[in-house]
Amino acid sequence: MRKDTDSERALRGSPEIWLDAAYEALIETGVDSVKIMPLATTLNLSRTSFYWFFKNRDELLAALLGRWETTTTHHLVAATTEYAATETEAMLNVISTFLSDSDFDTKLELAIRNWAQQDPHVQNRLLKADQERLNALRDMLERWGHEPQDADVRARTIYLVQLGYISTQVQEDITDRLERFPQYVEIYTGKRPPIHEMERFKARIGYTAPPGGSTPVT
Amino acid sequence: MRKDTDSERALRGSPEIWLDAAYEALIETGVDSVKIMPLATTLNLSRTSFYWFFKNRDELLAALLGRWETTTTHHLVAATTEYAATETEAMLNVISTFLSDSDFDTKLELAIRNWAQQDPHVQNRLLKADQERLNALRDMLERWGHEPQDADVRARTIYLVQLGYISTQVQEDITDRLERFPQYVEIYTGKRPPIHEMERFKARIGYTAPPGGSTPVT
DNA sequence: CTTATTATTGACATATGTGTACATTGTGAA
DNA sequence: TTCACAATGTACACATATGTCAATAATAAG
Repeated sequence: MRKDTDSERALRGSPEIWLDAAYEALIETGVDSVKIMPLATTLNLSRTSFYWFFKNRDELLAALLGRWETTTTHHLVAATTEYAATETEAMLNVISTFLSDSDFDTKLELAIRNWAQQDPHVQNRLLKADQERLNALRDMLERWGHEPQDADVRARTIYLVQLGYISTQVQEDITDRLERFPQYVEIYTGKRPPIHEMERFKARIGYTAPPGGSTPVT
Repeated sequence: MRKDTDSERALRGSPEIWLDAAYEALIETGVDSVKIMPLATTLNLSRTSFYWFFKNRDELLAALLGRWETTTTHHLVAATTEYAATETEAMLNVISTFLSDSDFDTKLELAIRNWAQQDPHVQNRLLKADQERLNALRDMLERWGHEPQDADVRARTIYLVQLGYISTQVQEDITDRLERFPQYVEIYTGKRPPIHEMERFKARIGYTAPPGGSTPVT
């Protein structure tokens, strides 16, 4: 009964447990609240136990930065090169990435942007991420026939609207947001998505008005 | 010569001097760096001297919040009701407010948004500011003939793009940005601003390509 | 059972922050 | 010059954070 190694274990400490707690603190109240002492309290562990898993606080913060880089930029860039039959569908692919917490962790993104404010090193990595994401969006629009300057401005609009949305932290009802998407797509691309594309989009983001089996947005 | 009571004063400390230092700390590295001890060091004053002007740290933070509210929302709302002959000109009025540091303190805005992240009271006041600004923009667009839902989406686009821009903290060359504005206006309003409106806009934001007398952006 | 490894803990040293009490300095007015 | 008050500074009490070290506990393997 005590044989199964991991599932029942609950051995007290591990790097993951500390990292997860740090992540929670980061997205809730910012870097400055990622402190060993409070984390130890919430984890019900001795503060000094932390130093068995991490060299020091900086190492913990570096791990948080790493987690961010693997959960935002990469997925977005991938979405811009995903298959799409039309430009409006391509745009809906991008939007659904922004909507999916597993593809794009907006809370973490916001916390990192705040953090960058007070740490030049983070600022630097963020700048590179911004450029990479903007380039991916601009390239996509150019592939759909937009002139370079037009593609550039539209890419910025898409990206900055998303950053603005993240920054307001609004928790709108998904139904309300859904109603606005066709218009957003039209503003971004100049074209309105046909109904069947919107239907596919709704299915993808797991939107089910009547009862249905799909998993809701996590 | 020493008679005039206030103007010559300039004794070392004053509420203003502490508030200014706090403001600098806030926009540079966030609320958590607004600490009496470091401020005293940079001001070359004794730490405890602070308590002669302010009851405690909280009172200082409250003063910072006050400064923010008087330097962002009000000017923006005013810009949306400013005189304009055309819709595109009205939009350029709004854009120039966003561009002017004296009308809209973007650094302070960003710092406050960060702060809100870790303080529910600030969060609350920010939420109200967001709504007030969005309403003002939406009303303006409706006055220029946009349907309610269209006006709503366009207002959000304008506002969120600006928040996104603030959040990226890009310091673009003003010339580069200027080239994009007509397209932004077109995306926001559906109409492209005529050349003479752009000229007036350039003059207003103090842009002078060749030598000229206007004051540059502060 | 013994031993090595993995993990936890308390004691200590040190740094930085807040806020209070009280003594001291500088200045204009009586 | 003396007095009152505005402003500053010193000393203290207290709280919270980081990080090191050596003692210990728990677990797995031999």
